[in-house]
Amino acid sequence: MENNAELRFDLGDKTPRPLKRQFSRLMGMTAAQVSKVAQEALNAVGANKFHFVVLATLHQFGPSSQAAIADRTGIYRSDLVAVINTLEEGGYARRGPDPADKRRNVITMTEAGTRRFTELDGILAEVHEHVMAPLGEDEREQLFSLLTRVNAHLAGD
Amino acid sequence: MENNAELRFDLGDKTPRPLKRQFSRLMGMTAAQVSKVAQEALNAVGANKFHFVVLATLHQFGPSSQAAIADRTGIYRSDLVAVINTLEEGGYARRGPDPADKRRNVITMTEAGTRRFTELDGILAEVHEHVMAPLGEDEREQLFSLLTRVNAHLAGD
DNA sequence: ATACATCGTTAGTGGCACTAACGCAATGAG
DNA sequence: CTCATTGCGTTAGTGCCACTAACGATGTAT
Repeated sequence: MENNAELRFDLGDKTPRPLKRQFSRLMGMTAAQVSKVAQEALNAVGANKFHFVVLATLHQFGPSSQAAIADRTGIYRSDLVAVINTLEEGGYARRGPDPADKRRNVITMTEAGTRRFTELDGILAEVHEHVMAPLGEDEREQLFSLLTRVNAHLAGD
Repeated sequence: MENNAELRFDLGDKTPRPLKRQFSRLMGMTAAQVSKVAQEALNAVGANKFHFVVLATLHQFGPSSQAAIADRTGIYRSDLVAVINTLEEGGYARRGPDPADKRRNVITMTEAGTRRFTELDGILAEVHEHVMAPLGEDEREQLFSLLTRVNAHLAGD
């Protein structure tokens, strides 16, 4: 995995002090690092995060409409078209009409898709290990919990 | 400040469980929320984060070349041109030649720039208060510290 | 029959991270 | 003194991604 040195938040004396206390800057830079690590790992096997997200949704909810997948994942319906196209081309999902409602497609995960999901899940577990390596188990849970509360708050709780 | 509900990480039963344990997804969504809150607050006074970053650099280091500012802030030299253009147009900075080296410009903060920096710093302090509202003081320090350690690790420490 | 909403798709827009290349200038080696 | 290399700032892009608008087909309610 490549080095994310250019996204280092604190460059010692080189970084102006007002920037060092900017949580938004810290969040932005660290999220960009984490995103790059995950993206590179997934790209290495010809996947991206949207593939994982859609496969995870099908894995849990079974065959679903595109609108339902978009609703559960936050992926825009317009963007989801291409994601499903590439999953279909890879043999991981099938797109078919919904007999009950001609407006809808039903997206079904294939067995290859199930295996792909497991593969990507494993890759992301490794990414997680790498990203979280400097933290102990309690600290990992703490970080996750604190971020989750901030997220919920900003979402309007 | 607008509601960031569409970036809610955990939608209860609606969110597939594998996504709920993805730290990279949590980081990405929360960073996007925080970024939007900060951006909207800054945009409301005709600024953006790059203005703040450059003014913070000039505030601490005094008159500097564009290359030095780029080096200290991580802003690409090609992108810095427009940031300095708008600071100059706003009367917050002055761009002039360096007598010692004609290759270089020297960017100098004006008094209006100093006031602007103080204004933006105050706005970002309010943003910080809003973002961190659900956490106690210890938790805020903890979150900051944990993220800083992850960032340093991914930067190659 | 009609108005409205849903679904999926296409066709964009704008911002941003990022790179390449250019002209001018400075520096160091030979 | 000449020349190659590097530095500086700018222009001109590229590609990705978050996001929106609009369309045609379809379903529903009145």
